[in-house]
Order: sequence, then structure tokens, then C-alpha cells
Amino acid sequence: MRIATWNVNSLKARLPRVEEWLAYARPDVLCLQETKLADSAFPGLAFESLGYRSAHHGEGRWNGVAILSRVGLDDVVAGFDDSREPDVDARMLWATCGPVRVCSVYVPNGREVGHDHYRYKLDWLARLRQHLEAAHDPARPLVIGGDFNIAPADADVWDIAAFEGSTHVTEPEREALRALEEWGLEDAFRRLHPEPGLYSYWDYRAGMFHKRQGMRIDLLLATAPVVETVTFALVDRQARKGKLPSDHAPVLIDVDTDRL
DNA sequence: ATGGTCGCGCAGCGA
Repeated sequence: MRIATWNVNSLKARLPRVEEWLAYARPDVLCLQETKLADSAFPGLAFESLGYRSAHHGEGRWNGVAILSRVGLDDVVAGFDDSREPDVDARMLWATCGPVRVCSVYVPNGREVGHDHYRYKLDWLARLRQHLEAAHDPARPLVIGGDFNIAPADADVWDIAAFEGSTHVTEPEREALRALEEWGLEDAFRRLHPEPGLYSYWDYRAGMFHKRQGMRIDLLLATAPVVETVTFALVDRQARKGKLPSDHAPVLIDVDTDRL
């Protein structure tokens, strides 16, 4: 079972690239972020024609997350599944796809250290941690895929010195990510690829992609039963090339579900 | 080259 995550930076602008990618990568499950669509504008029929069921949670203009699946799509929940006040933004979507509970997340960017949005980011991650503790079991198959807007370690950015004082690499952000890992999630891509220089996001500006100056902020966090059966992991840099690319590349893992 | 790019939506913000 191939599970992927991709921040598409507008699904309206990216639909041809997403369709092309589905055709050649053939993921079983794809988590999308930054669709920037209202639910009424989500192109579900286009995905249906390619063999995918889909669910979307969006508000239009900003944010927006989706899950596509060709192995079933059940028990869909939009937003935090914790009976508390709804999130102000459309950043989270849950669905059960075959044997795996899947969550697509677009973690707040944070904007600047000390900004209200930075506090919102940390609160958002803490709320996810609380929800996992209250309602999930790390012994069961769960994958949270998305744009976490956090580089887990210094090796996940092209030059840590360039990020002095910036969001995405601060200790509170990394601590919030570690809290998810301490509950029972693991960075599945990193487990198979410990080498540095592997990124999932490159700024559009200044030829950052061609200079290989990126950040690895798109993660597939998986519980132990999933992570122990991962046979392959990849950042598809091809999808960052060519005509009208997203500024993020898709990240995928292959899971041997027979061993789940 | 002292700025570089997108997307949204039509100015300027967010990333």
C-alpha cells in the first residue's frame, strides 16, 4: 500500500500535475494540503474517474486539505476529532483507508517567532498530541501525513545558519514534533533515508530548487506497526520540475499491509 | 543582478 503526502499550493492551479502524478506514481492513498478550494469547488469527479474516492475540507482561498484513496475511504472527520471548538482554519482531515487510519494535516506556518500565528502553531500541535493521547492507540496502524512546517533536525535544511531566528527550526516547534513522536509516531521517510540533503520544499525564488537549497518539512508520521513494514520511501523531485510545479514535492512510503 | 516567485484576485498578503 503506497501512502503519499503532497502540498500542492492550489489544487485548481495544480490539477493537471496531480492527475499526471497519480497516473505514474499510483499511490493508494494521497494526502493533499493547501488545496485553496471551497468544498463546492473540489474536483472529486476528476479523481473518481482515475479510480479514487476522495474527501475534502476547505474554506477557499487559503488552507484546505484532502484525502484520496483507492483502498476505501470511511469514517471521514474534518478538523480536530476532539469535540472541542472547531479550528479557525481548514487544516486537518481524517479517514480510514483500508487497514490504516489516515490524517492529512497542514500545520500552521507560524510566520515569525513570537507572532500570534507562531503561538497558534504550537497550540495546534499540542492539541493534536492531546487528541492522540485521548482517542488513539499507538499499537494500531495510523499515518499522519502532511506539511508540518517544521524541519525536524538541522540536517533537514540546506543551511542551518540561514535559518537563525526563523520559524520551522526553533526548539519549541521541534519539541512539539518530538511530543508526537514520544506518543508513538515515527518519521517513516527518515527511517529509510538517514542521509542529509533530502528535501521536500524549495522556495520558488532565486533558483532555490536548482541550487538544492530546500527544507524537509513534509512528513509521513506513522505508528510502529506501519513503520516496521515500510519497504520503500521517496521524495519525488521529478514532480517539483517542469511546467507549473508546486513548491513542494510529494513524499511517499510503501507499506507491506500483509504484515500489519 | 542588492532582487529574485507563485497563487489569489485585482492590492497586497501569505508562503
